[in-house]
Amino acid sequence: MLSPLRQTDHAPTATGPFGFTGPCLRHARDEEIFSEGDSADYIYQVISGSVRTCRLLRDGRRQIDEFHLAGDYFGIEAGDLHRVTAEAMADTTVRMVRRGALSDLAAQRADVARALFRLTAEGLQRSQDHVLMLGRKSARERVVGLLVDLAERTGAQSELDVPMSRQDMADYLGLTIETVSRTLTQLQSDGVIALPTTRHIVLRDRAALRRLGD
Amino acid sequence: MLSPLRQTDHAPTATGPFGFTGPCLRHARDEEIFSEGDSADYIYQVISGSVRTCRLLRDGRRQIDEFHLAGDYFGIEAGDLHRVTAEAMADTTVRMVRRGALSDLAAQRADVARALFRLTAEGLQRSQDHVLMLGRKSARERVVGLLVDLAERTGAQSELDVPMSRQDMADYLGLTIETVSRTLTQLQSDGVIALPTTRHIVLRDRAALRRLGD
DNA sequence: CGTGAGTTTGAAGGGAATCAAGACTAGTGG
DNA sequence: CCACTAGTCTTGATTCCCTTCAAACTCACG
Repeated sequence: MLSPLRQTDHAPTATGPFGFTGPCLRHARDEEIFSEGDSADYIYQVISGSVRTCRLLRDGRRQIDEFHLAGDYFGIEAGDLHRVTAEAMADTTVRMVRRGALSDLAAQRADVARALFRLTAEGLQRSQDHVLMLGRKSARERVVGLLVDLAERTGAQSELDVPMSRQDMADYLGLTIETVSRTLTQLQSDGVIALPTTRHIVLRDRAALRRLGD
Repeated sequence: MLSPLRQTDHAPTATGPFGFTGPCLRHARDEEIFSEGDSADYIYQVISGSVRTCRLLRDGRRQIDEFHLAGDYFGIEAGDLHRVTAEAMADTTVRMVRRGALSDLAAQRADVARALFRLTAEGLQRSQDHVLMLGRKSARERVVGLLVDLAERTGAQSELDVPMSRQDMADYLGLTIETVSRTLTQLQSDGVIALPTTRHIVLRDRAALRRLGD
């Protein structure tokens, strides 16, 4: 499940997948890249590191919309403003592409317009998978789903380095941090994963995991 | 919340908002328009009636992805196959636009490419709102959110005709039919809505509803 | 006026949340 | 290099919101 929002058919090049380069910017861990309500002047590509996009309710409840890994694009909007906040989950480099320039280029080159559509539609697919997960899956299915998704997207075989905290996992999965922790511990005692350190997870039985993720 | 996936700036015309017409097809209540896994050869616009798009897990759990009302587009995909099933919720007329033709037109006309992008990005926005709702909101907040969204999209003042069954509401909201029913009854005894018939809901206090939907 | 699908209501149970410690772990500075 | 410390994570006990199971009700339709 959860196919990645990435341009997998084009390795990031000097000129970038849209045919021109944008400036690259470094962000320290937990630094904000843009905020909900900011003017959406750029779209972004993760060059290295990883990014979370999230939304906050007035009372502090947080929902992480998506984790963006190296290669992924984020910050694409229909309107003029960003509707989510983007923060670096580790020291991260992002390429910034000016939206106006991209829009102009898309107006001239059909392949660019097509790539932009594809990127957006893939984001929609991932969001739909997320909806299914949050609406109809158990805590265990959600946690397993996230692990399998991360493994697929990073190309990990069985050694998985997770870029996010337990709190981030919880806020992505619509659970609490305690439930995420308990579920991981349970998966470990079931023998399908091992947890040598908090940010490193060994997938010991991928077939079983695929079954549990439903 | 939940801005509609519609072309609000173009009233549906004889030629359609993409500048050309497609054939219109009628579907009876509960009839399938396309199914998960079908080849995505068309995109669709609801002319009259309403449509649900949903996904099914192997064990029968169902998640409704979106309700599509008159004017809305649905069936837009990044890949070659439909990833959801679309069914008419009432007797419904849909316009079918051949995907290949649309893709060709988008390659020639930047305004069409732009409209297609916008439609997709708006669908993504709505899906993100849905994620927030399912991940972090209570049953009451979800039900109120749906009612307010439907009222906004249909332009209803206080008299709201809901096109879907309680089961559909439950499967959209990630709840059970019993919880939806109880929540509506509770909202009625709180005086913020009235339920003269099952498919007709009176919004008696929109300010209170906006607060409760949070 | 029966008949049945859809809906509402009730009672009981369960999965995840909440509340509360305790155990790591990763920095920090001596 | 190694305590010290703050933040993160895990574990435990309890609570609660929603689900499940069950039955009654409503209303459209023959």
